[in-house]
Amino acid sequence: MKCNSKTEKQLYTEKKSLADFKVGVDNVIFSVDTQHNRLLVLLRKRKEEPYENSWSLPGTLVRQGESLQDAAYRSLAEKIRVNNLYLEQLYTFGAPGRDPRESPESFGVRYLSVSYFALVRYEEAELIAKPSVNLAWYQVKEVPQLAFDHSQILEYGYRRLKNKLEYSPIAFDVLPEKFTLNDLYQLYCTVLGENFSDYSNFRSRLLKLGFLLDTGVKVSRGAGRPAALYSFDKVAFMPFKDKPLVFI
Amino acid sequence: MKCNSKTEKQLYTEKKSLADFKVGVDNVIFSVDTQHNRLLVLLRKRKEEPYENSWSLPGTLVRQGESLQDAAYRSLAEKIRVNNLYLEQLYTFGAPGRDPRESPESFGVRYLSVSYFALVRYEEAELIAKPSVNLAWYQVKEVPQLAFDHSQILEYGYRRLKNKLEYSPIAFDVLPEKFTLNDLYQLYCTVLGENFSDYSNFRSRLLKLGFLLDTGVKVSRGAGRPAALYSFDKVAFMPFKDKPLVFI
DNA sequence: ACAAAAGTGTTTTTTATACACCCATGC
DNA sequence: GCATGGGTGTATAAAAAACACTTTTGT
Repeated sequence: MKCNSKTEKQLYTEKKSLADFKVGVDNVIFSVDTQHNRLLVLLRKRKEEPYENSWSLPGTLVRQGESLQDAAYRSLAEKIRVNNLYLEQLYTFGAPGRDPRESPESFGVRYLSVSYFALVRYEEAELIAKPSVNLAWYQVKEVPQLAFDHSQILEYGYRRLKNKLEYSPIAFDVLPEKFTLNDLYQLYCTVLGENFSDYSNFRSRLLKLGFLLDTGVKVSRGAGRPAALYSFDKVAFMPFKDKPLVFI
Repeated sequence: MKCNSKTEKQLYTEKKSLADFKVGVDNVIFSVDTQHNRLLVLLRKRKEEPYENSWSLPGTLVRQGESLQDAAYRSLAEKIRVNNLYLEQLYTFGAPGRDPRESPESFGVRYLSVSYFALVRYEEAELIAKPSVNLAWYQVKEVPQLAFDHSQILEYGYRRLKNKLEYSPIAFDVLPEKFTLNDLYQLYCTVLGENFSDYSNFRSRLLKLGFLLDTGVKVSRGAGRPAALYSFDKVAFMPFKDKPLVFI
């Protein structure tokens, strides 16, 4: 009895001042244009208030019955057609006032952003053209000031990308089924910068790990000796899962 | 004109099915009882539905005008008095149906949990006794099945704790101002397990890094040679910030 | 033949790991 | 003096980094 009444009173006191949230997901979608050695991020020009005409991360609000990851995936799929990608949750930004729509008159409705980080294959990523949405790949180094706190989110995502690349096999989610060791190296170079490792050391380290299969097929790209095509062996990689593994 | 009407229509379509969220924070609060070599996590026994009488992670719902981190901190401060702690965001769990209060009749109100991970100093952490809340330190190895998806959150937090300890100086947030190298070693042992590193190697590796200051003071604990007290030099640590640093 | 790209090997340096041993104190 | 915990050093193995060299192709 006593306990029950206390709980209800407590509930009442708390509920009085609870915030109501709209939850959005914002995607930091990276891709690597290995042809031109460019690390790209997908941006969308806002056509509505707030921050009209500012560039922003593509995102969406979460719908009824939809999981956060589903919302992130839907938002991505609405903007680009892509088969190969890596997607993971990044961070949740929810400081009061991060969205100007949180007006004082709106009785405490808050806008919370669960950000997701994605890496997609550039060569196959096809932007879905719509007159209403203005999408563009931006070089990460050349991104302008973004709407909301999206600059901060992007920076956070960029750090995560570099870490992920060093410690997990996300590169293989975005490379073709068969790739040359140079393809792989170029990807690492573009994301991590030129001087992360010597090619020959990179090469021998990866081959020694034993989860890259030589397919026997060779491919010639212009002048020079033809390169061997490798494939990523998921089974051989299993023992490395959850272990601190360094790719660089 | 055309563009405006399209935007409004779009907004309408979206809004129809948007989810409304209550946002909670759940804290995975760890502490290390070095006396008994135990890694502990703070749990709360639920006195209300749902999951009445189950153990759960302590948490709270986010209030108006309150940031996520503030809510996490408030929830922690309501349960334990502590001066030294490390606190960071862990992950956001928001799958539909994760909270039984999301009844079909509630018109899509969702319960989202932003989890936080904390490490506090066990020796000074004083549980705030209240008849209405049942708090206890549990050994991580002996935690029972928890309410909601809290077992999953705990597991996630435990992984993060181990990683953080290996790569960042969070141990010094929770050790006393002056500590012996053995205090530090015991902390690492308790969290990471006995066989993570030889004491003498641990010792020389850390001292070589140069951010541990010998205070000159010695302390004797029972038998054996007195140990030197060290302090963590934040300034000397600066160059290592943001660099991949291995403590183990 | 020679430039260009792929691939191999070797040397040096640094870091990790495993121990053996010395030092200072309480009892 | 000897058990106990604190602290130092050394020998070996493994990994990282630097770089020289060979191999195979297109032109």
